[in-house]
Amino acid sequence: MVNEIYLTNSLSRKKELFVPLVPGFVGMYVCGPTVYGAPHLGHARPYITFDVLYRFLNHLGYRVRYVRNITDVGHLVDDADEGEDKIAKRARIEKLEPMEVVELYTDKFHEAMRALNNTHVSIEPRASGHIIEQIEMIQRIMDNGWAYVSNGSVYFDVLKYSKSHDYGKLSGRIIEDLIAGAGNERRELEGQEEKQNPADFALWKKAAPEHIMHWPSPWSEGFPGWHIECSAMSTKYLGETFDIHGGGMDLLFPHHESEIAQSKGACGKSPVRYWVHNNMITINGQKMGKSLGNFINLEELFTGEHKLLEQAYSPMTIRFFILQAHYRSTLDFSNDGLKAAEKGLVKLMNASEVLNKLHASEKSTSDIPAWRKACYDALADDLNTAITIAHLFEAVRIINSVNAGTETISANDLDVLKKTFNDFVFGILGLIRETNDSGADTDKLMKFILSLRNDAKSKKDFATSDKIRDELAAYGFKIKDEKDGTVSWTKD
RNA sequence: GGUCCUGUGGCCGAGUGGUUAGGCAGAGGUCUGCAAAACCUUGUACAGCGGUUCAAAUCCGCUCGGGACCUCCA
Repeated sequence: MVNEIYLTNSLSRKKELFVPLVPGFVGMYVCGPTVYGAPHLGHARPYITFDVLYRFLNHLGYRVRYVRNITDVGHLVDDADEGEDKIAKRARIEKLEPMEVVELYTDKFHEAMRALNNTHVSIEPRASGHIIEQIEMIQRIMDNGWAYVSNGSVYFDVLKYSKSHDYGKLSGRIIEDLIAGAGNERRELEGQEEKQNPADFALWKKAAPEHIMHWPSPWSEGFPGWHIECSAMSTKYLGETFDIHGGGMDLLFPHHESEIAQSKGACGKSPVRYWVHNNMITINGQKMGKSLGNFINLEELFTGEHKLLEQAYSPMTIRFFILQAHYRSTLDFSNDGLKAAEKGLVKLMNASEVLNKLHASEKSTSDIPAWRKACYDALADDLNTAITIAHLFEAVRIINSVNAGTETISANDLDVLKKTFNDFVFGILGLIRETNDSGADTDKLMKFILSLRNDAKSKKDFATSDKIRDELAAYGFKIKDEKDGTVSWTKD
């Protein structure tokens, strides 16, 4: 059992040995989706990445509390609708209640997560269900003198805070630049005139009259600022300091930087020990973005209905595709890449079936214990799923070779191989066999048809046997003559 | 404009001072009635230029290309 995991900590930008705050327990918070739109390809990456981290930590014996929020309040929409709540905007377009929209897309998000086999979350708190906690945290920040009220809104005083704290450390930002409003490109944001300083950020926003989602607070009828929900909910469920906070790299600034400031402002201590960030998925080299309009929904990916898609890709193909790259690298979407992943996954799954019928010999021709260690080492080294998968394909080669009789494996090694291979493929990487669930009737029919084909073959009537095989292939049933004389089949 | 990341063979994608990444595709072979699958062999790589070093794809500098953040975003 490997106990030493290294993770790249965005705070230090280095790989660090992971040591949990409390031995044996891990608290992990991952920024969840804003549920005002359909889940897309970009959502797949962080939740698959941190699902694998969660599974691996669990596998190593840690008890992990994994918190992933649902953002269903606040947040500004694009510049055409400055100051308007995103959810409110969608609600008006679709003539739905805001919380109806939230329910709809929360369900869609859950469906997508299930399809991708991101199944385990300990707590999934909603921002709208934690308004009180957020107000309390804002009050603590104010009591400590790090925030001020302006026209019913509350802002975090970044300038004052930065004089005694390292604001900008996580994201590599320099406070002077932020204050100077560096970048002539900076867009005029709504509410800027209420701030004492352009670098300040909102903790509470007073709602405009047309704003649909709002709550009472000591300062105004309004809604929480853009970052406070994560601070309030992570503190509530994981404590003032916890082990791992994950999310996409695009959240580094200002979201996570602000979270740190808020938590320190409220509790006086750093909230997170290991900040872990996954890189973006790009399409034709460019980041997918809601405002860029180039994003692909997961549903579209699964059905193939999108102009960029040449075919449908199954959820496991997406998962495998994402895991073939390291989480800290950008991953460029392409049909060729997805198709290659699809075939590789089939090869891996086929081998897992062959593995179950392997026979042991006196001794092994491959070093199985060394292979096992390599698998653990790869994942423990900053969750390098790409290398882990490369090792799994080495196992595929061994499995197929033993099956073909060109290699042998001892009974003991076979046990280790089975256990480790299954642990990694299914348990840790979280892949599942996507069966086509043909049903018992199909099984019977196939058995009958294949017996006819066998009769034809034994009479050397290859015209008939080939016709059967070709016809079945046209329906998506692939026939395979095994070495031992049996015939197996798969459905596309 | 500021900060940071990145450029690997036909495609995707690891590695980061000396040792095979891996997958997909291509070529040849074994097996097969023919296939499929599997196995074996196999080619074109580290953007360009310069520097450090016994040794660089890997470190440093410059040039060129791509991208991210600075605004909601996974």
